[in-house]
Amino acid sequence: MQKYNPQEIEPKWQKVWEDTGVYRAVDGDKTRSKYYMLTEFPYPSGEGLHLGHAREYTLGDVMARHKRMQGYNVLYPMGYDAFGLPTENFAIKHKIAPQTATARNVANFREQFNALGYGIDWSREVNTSDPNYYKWTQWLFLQFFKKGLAYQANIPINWCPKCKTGLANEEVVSGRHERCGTEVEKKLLNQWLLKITAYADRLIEGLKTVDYPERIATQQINWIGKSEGAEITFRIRDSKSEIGVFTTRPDTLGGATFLVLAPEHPLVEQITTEKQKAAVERYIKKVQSESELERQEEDRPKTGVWTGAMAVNPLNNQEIPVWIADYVLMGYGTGAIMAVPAHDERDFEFAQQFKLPIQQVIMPCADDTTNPPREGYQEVVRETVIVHLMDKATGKFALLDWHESLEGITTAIMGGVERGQTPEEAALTEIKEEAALHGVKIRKKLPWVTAAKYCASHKSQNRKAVTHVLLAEVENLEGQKAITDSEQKIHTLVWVGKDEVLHRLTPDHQKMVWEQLWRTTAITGEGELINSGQYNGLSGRAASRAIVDDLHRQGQAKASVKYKLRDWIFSRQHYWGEPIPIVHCPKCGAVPVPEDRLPVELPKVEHYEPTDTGESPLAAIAEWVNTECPQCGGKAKRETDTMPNWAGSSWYYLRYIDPHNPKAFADYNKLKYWGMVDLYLGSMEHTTLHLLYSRFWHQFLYDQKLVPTPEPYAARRGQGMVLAKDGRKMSKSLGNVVNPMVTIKAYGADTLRLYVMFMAPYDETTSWSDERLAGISRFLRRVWDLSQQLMQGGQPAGSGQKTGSDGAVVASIDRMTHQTIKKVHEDIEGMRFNTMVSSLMEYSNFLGAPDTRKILNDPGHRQLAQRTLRALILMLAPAAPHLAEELWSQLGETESVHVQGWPKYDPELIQEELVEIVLQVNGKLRGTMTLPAEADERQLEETAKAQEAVQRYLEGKKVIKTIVVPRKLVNFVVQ
RNA sequence: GCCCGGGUGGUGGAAUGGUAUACACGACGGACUUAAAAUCCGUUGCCCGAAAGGGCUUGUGGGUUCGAAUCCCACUCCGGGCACCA
Repeated sequence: MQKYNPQEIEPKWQKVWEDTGVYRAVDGDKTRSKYYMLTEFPYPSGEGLHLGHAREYTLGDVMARHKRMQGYNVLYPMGYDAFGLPTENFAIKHKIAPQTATARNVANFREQFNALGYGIDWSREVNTSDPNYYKWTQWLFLQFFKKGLAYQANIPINWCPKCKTGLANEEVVSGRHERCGTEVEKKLLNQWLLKITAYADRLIEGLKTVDYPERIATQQINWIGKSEGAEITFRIRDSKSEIGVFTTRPDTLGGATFLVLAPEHPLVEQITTEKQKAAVERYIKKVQSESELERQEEDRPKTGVWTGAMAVNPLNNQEIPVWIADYVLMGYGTGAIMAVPAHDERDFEFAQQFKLPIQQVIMPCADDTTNPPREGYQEVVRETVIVHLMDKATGKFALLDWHESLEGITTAIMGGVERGQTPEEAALTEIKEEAALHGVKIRKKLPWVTAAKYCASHKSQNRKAVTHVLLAEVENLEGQKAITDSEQKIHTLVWVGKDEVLHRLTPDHQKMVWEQLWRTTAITGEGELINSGQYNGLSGRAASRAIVDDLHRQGQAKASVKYKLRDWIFSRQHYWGEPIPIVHCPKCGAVPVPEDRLPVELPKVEHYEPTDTGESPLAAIAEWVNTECPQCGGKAKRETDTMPNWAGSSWYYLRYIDPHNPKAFADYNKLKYWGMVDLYLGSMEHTTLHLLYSRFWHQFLYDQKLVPTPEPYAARRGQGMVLAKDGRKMSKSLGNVVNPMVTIKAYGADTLRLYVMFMAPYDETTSWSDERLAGISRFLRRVWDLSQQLMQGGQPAGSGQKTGSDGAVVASIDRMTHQTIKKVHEDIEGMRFNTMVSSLMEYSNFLGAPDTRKILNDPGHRQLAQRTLRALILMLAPAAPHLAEELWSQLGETESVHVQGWPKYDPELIQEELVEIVLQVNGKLRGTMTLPAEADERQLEETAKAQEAVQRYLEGKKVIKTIVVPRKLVNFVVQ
């Protein structure tokens, strides 16, 4: 018997597959449905493939192979995202041209891809650094340019001082460059930008039409950060200046007690008064000296300075001061805000810091849940107080337990404010009446009022109690008179500890009030407008709409939508990227390089070092830079910045469809045939980078009628990370890196493939384990040995005599085969690769068990052995392609197993004849019984009742209910 | 602080309203061997018990249900994303 030797069979079949081209996708094949399986192409680093790659591409490969066996015309391509900094740094360090280094790395990757046995259509390989590829990246850039979506601006950008390059917003993670971790600086540079903001809404809307995991979709939505609101214009007193602010809460306008501008706001200089000038300049200088990181620190105390200017609140014409502070960001909205300290936590903090007025304009309003308002009753407004009274000696609080009509309700001391009374006076009155206490002092009155709506049924009216909240203190309870008898009847006074108060209070409004009494932040929720003149009584959206509409008529407001998303900074000051195909002419300005002169190829240079000046090293190559203007023919200079590495990857999935087309980036008819990527598997880290960028490019191309679908990817999934066995990230410095090639040498690619499928659900992060890997290797060896035995078939394992029980065993083997086919198929479809491998293990354990093996080895069951073995091999093919191919050929087949049809299961064969029924008494498991699957409810119940295991628990008890679930269980409920 | 995901044996994990712990790893015992490795067979959630058997168990507390890892409410811990975005 031959032994399983992956080191021998794997390279053998890899070569056959390459020579015969079994994995070729066929353009325009109408006889089959198409399936486009895409995995993110790798950056061809000098390190070669890592385990993360192996996981991603294996999962993609299994999906592709399964679809292929189901008869789909499958496109599973691969390429290289070859431009970028690591190769450039390598080139600088080792004095090797990046072109040469890339070619070497690509060859290495290609070899490793093959070693893993991937069914890739290599005729479609792309490389973003190939001039035949980046010609079209440049061409696509020019389409953006022509539509005004690629533009230049002199703006402060994120600059990485280590990599000496500008960065897009998406590449900065908490103030640091996501690749190298260096703190980014702001640098003023003339930059190319792509107007991704023009697609902000479409990028949100499009998510509704595709199948992305929720966390990926919400991460993109949060990143785009859409807020709807209004821009409101404030006039400056004694000045012609006006300041526009953006707010999402126009309803709080009446509470705007000051304005705040970002220190960089262009109007600051204009409005600052002589007197404040020195202070303002000092503050701006201080802010400028701070790094981005410092400005983003948590729990920073608020700082700021008054400009001396006063603005006019358009809602109430009150004069309010204009401040500058660094908590307002120039980059968002208009760079200026109206500060509403009563209803915004940051403004609240600022107002407290600088003793600025706080004006409540939103009154939180709650229905009293114990006594809610009724339909149709008239509403009457009453002013009330709720007062929490503390005994200074014990720290306990007074509560009232109500009797009679309010039975079961507990509240604080409360009552109405009579005409001519202040809330304080009313509070003292109520304390006297309800608690009969003297020597009480008011300690605090909340600056806010709240409201509770309840039904006063005896008066047939709904009441809205506008409530003042007070905290009072009683000096000494000793020697105080008792509550009068008449009050005793109505309620009992109880004293409880501070921790208990919240639990004792019954109405929601009372609870809310108690919490507010101790809270020191703004009221940020919605409510009813107060202190807002004509708008009083309106709430939420209605109030916002009314205020914006009215101000709009005076030209002082307009509805507005803002995004956190910024335009994509598209310039990089480096050599190893696509040259931006623009020529700068002193007469004609920025002129696109004519399409027939693309690509603008990277010139060969001596030095690749980036410069500190913010100029690309290309700027030093005079003979390349100096050119003539394509428009007027005069002397002109080439753009020397290159594109970010995200450029080539924004459209590579389109080039796979038509990789060698010299006339277009891809033929429209071919694009139409292949349509959307059916499944795109990639890294979670790319959610707000590559994934967002490529959706933006695709949506733009759709608008230009260059691609046939509005979205590029029908479904997206993100695979989890593979950590080292110590649970930490794999890294060279920790010395815990597992190299897939080493693993393949020891165990073979099929073992590694099954292992990455089996280790955890595909989207979960998990750690590597050498022991579990060895377990997979043992499994494949057992499968091999089993197959060898079945193939020899007829080697008698026992007597070889057929017995009467054979029929049942044969049926059980076929049943198990068909059940496994179903399970494996459904698990692959649902990407449950770990349980798919489990099922194959269970199947092989079953086939190897003594009873089954005896039958399978019996010469009289040759056919059974054959069909069982064929099913096993076919099911293994997507996951372990080499092993399956070898065994398939040993069966005498000449065609590849990978172009065979996926085995079909017979739904009737799957049905079990006997089923195990669970027996429960009061929901507790008391035993099981085996019955024919078709047994009806009555049969089940009666058989169950007769079981000894059940009898024990029914004795002397009365069965009050019986639950029978056919094929599953019988449950007796007894008393 | 806000948004998302998660908590199940010694470990990775299975089970999405019906036998919790499939499958695998590890551990323990046995067979084979001069011996070891490899391989094969068996045991393996926890507690009580000599055994038969019984009790408990899916982060914590409560609820719905004949029945809850699974559904609902509150809390807690871990991981990820965003974060002075007006």
